[in-house]
Amino acid sequence: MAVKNPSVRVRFAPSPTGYLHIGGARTALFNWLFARHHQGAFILRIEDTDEVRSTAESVNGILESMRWLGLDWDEGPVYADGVAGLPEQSLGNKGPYYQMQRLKFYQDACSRLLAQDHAYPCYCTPDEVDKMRKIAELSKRPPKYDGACRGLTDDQRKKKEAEGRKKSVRFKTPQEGDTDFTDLVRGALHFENNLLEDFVILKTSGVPTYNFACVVDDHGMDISHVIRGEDHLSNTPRQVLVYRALGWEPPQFAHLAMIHGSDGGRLSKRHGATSVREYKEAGYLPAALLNYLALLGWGTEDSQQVFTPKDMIEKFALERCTKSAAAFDPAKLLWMNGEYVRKTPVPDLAKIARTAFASADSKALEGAIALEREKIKLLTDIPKLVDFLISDEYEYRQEAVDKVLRVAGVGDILSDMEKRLDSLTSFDSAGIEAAIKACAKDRGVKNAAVIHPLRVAVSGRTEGPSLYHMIEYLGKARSLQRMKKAQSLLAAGKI
RNA sequence: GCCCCCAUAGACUAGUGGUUAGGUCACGUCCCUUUCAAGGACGUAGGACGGGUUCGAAUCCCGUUGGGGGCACCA
Repeated sequence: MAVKNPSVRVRFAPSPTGYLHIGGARTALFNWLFARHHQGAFILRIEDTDEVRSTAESVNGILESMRWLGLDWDEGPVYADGVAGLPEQSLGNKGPYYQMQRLKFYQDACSRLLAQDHAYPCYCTPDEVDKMRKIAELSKRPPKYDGACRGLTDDQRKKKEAEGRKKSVRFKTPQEGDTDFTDLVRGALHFENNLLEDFVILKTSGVPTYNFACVVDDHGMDISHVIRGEDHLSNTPRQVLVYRALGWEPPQFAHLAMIHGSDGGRLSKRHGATSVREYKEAGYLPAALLNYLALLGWGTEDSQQVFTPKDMIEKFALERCTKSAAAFDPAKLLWMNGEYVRKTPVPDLAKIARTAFASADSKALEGAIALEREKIKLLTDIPKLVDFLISDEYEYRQEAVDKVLRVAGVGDILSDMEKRLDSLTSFDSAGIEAAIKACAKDRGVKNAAVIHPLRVAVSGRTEGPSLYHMIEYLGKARSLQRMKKAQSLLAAGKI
């Protein structure tokens, strides 16, 4: 999609420490919708600064899910054949788009901060810092780093270094004043600086921490709007402070309400599937998942439920995003998927179901799916829904046989129907319907007395598609064969 | 513990001072119908609580309660 509005640039910045989570997908979607709505750029940045948990497999998995969902990015890693491309092959000219490839930018910004006395080297060990926090907590003060290295003289620093202590860099958080900013979904926000500690911006490894890398990159990539989860709300004042120290204008911020599980807690494994990939495997359509996710934290004035992508892009607005957390409701997602399945052309569904019916004829598969389509909720439902139509080796459900077939007079009715169907010249649903009704009339029974046994004989079950259409689909030969088989199995006591 | 955010039915939401509080999922009844679905109609169910402001409050303000998020050399 062409980027026509260079002043709108948003990004989705996952950390590759696992699969793409439902919450992450929602964040990505809202960023994508915003970018497409304004014809701006949607950028994908990989935040792989967690040196122990980041993996290449996660990058691939996330990109795969993004691709599957149809959330295409204008700038970011290349992804082809299931593998993310090399950093230097990235799309876009503000790269690289992997943070570990951007260390120089962070180090440069850090040097500036150090030179301008907005940051200082810290030689404390993790244990020492832990201790400080505990002491502060015991004296009922906020558990902050106490600034032990804040006022070190050059001599003292040299001494620490001579001791072989490792050096990290901390941001010199102002100890007074407030940090205010406007959030596009929440309005004016206010934080007191003295509650914030001097946080680490560069680890001893030379790798930046999140709050620092994020600022350097959002600025470096000309990000205009930072749209992310509410879990980042309290990180924002820290970041705003860094922007100011560097003399940069912060972007606009929009914090999206969280997605919860049915019990109001954080969405986790015990609520069911949490990764996009699991939904793909469970038989959900990407468009349905996206549509459902869009409804979590955003709504139109008329509470529209189902959107085409174009419609959704047109109507999306940050001002219409909800401030309160939303519970993820699997039942509504399932309904949504059914909506999308019913709108999916039968040949497309047949293509999807192909693998389960490798030997079936395309026409036969499509016909079977057409008969059962409105019952499909998940794509994975298809095999068990159409199997008895494709294969003649279907099961006779005991309950159906006992209740409908093993009834006095049914044998005569079926024999009669065999003759009537056999003699039909135009074997279509209308002709079949007429034959059935004629049979019932001639025998002085209700239509249902013919229909139900016929259905069970021909399908082994009491529920299924319209009988007339089902018999038409099976054709004369197969229908008669099925009727005969049911009768002989019944006579032989095999069912 | 401290800071921040949030609060309409079981769930998602509409509504921004005057509405019979609307829509969707789920649930229930009915209709359609050869069954199961799908579809249609109807229904049960809602502004956490307490104070203000106002002729009038779901809507504005304060407090309480509840829920969530954050307080890392994780992001």
